[in-house]
Amino acid sequence: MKTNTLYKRSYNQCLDLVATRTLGGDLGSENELAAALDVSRTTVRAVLDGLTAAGLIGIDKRAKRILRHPAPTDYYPDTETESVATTVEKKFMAWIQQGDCKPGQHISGLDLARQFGTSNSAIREHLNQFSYFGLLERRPNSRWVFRGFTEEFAEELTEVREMFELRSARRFIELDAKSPLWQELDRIEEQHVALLKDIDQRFMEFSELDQRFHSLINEAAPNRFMEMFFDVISMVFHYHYPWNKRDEKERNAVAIQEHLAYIRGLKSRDPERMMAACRTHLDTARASLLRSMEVRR
Amino acid sequence: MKTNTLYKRSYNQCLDLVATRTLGGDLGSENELAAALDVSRTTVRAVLDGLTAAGLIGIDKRAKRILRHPAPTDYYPDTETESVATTVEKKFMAWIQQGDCKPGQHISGLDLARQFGTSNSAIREHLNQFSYFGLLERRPNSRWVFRGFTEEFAEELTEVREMFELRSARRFIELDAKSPLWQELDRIEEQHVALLKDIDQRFMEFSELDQRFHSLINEAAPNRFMEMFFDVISMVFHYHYPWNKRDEKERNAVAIQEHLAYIRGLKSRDPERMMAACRTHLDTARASLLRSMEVRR
DNA sequence: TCATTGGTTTTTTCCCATAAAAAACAGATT
DNA sequence: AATCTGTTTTTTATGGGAAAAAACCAATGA
Repeated sequence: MKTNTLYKRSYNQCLDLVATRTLGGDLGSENELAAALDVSRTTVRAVLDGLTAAGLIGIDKRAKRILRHPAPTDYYPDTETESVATTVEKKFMAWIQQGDCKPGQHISGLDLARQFGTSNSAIREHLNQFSYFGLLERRPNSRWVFRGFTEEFAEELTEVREMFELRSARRFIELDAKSPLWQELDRIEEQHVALLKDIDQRFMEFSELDQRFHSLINEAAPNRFMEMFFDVISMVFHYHYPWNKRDEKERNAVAIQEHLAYIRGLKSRDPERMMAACRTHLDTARASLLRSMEVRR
Repeated sequence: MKTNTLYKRSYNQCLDLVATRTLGGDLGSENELAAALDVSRTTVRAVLDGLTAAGLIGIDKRAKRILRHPAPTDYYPDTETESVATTVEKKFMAWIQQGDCKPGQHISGLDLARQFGTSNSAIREHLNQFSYFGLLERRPNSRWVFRGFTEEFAEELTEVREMFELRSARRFIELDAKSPLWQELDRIEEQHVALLKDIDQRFMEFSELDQRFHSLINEAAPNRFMEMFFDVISMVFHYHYPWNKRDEKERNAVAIQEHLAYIRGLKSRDPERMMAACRTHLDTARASLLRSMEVRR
């Protein structure tokens, strides 16, 4: 049966909201809350019932008066606020990381279901989705085959990645000078500079900045297929992030420098210069990915 | 519950096999049959039981003697030999083609399940897969949204398609002269010539030849992501094939000519010449796709 | 000795049931 | 009139189970 994790998540969010308001104040209409929490009114009403039952609010005609502020014990634990699909995704990633998943290895959905404590339907759905990352193969009536996080995979991935990146960058410099993306680029440049200054402490923050930067480039000329492919890249980075800690600080520092050169190339609007900087960065990224693959073996 | 369509399909295939053998002859071992039908021995055994029960074969120790040849009534009807997944796929395609699926329209999985006479799980699985074609969007806990077979879609599709095709073609001419792909190219060239000669009668056969040709180009340097993308293209062609009948013969004739020029370009191994021919073909394809989109509106 | 066959155990495919959540509808309130 | 709330209808998410198919293992016979 469907879990009520959304309810619990919304309930927790609502508690946060209550905490910001003064006692005796009104919480607003159901519609307003639904918009604020980004859920349906049905869920809001369930939450309101819950809040009332917990004595946090009192409903008086149409007013929802705040009776007391929430205590930490009022919150649902985080473990209960994530959907089965999300749980499966996380567990599967963790499983793949530590489990010795060799190329060609079979994966039993049933077995995973047992290990993860979920139904095979949930696993099946996830494996189906995951197969679009090119790491998993499914043949009808047969078992799942893990194709492996191999050099071949990395080569194929980077090849497409480079094509897409170069194309988007080329489109970016053709952008109108008034485009808001230029300002966004300025902001991201500043963040790069700031991060570089403090690289010793904050080098782990690069990963997120990296994604934001590349997805900004893609926005120059949106293409759903490239966006979908970008998800694959994000997954890979998430995936091999943990066993790629060696020299992480140094690698990230280099990457930031390269990004900055790349950004300057974009801002110069000089194709030659931009392409050169972009290529340099892509080459480093490819080499770094391939090297991490060797480590793995 | 799981359907036994594979069994029935295999049974029919086995009947074909029986028909080619002489009465009293042996059908071979279970393993041989399994390999021939590309199914597991379990299924083969079920089929053999079926054949025995129908009096087609008699099992005598290890020999499976053919007692009589199959009659048309021995076969299972075609409708019973396709898996639920395949049925759903076909019905969904048909539904999308004639149903007025406008961009932004919501799709109810439950409703489709009722219409198609299948379970909602089967529909759900298919919609999930279909969403990777970029025509369908899904947000958690929310409805499916048909993004629409719009010009935007066509633009984004062709952009990627052209990048991939040009890249593969460039790799193709770098292929070693001894590569078997060159012979394959020769064969496909001949088939183009043959088809062109008989274009009046056989113009519908072009679609399949087209796919074979482009997938051969891709084989020069296999890339799983490009292959996956190729599936999207195939789907689109299948999808808009029926309402694209206008001038089909003429369009196909032109396409064959362009293919031939493209093939000559490849064989010349002259990048300039090949790229020019390839671009010409891609431009025509893009224009033709966009035009069919206008018709639709 | 080794391919072949007979049982047994997993695994996948598929439908059904049901709680949760969204959406639609309708009446009430400001 | 427009917003808000109460109620009903749809739709999605997820577990569970049964049959089919595959995989595995043991026994048999040529």
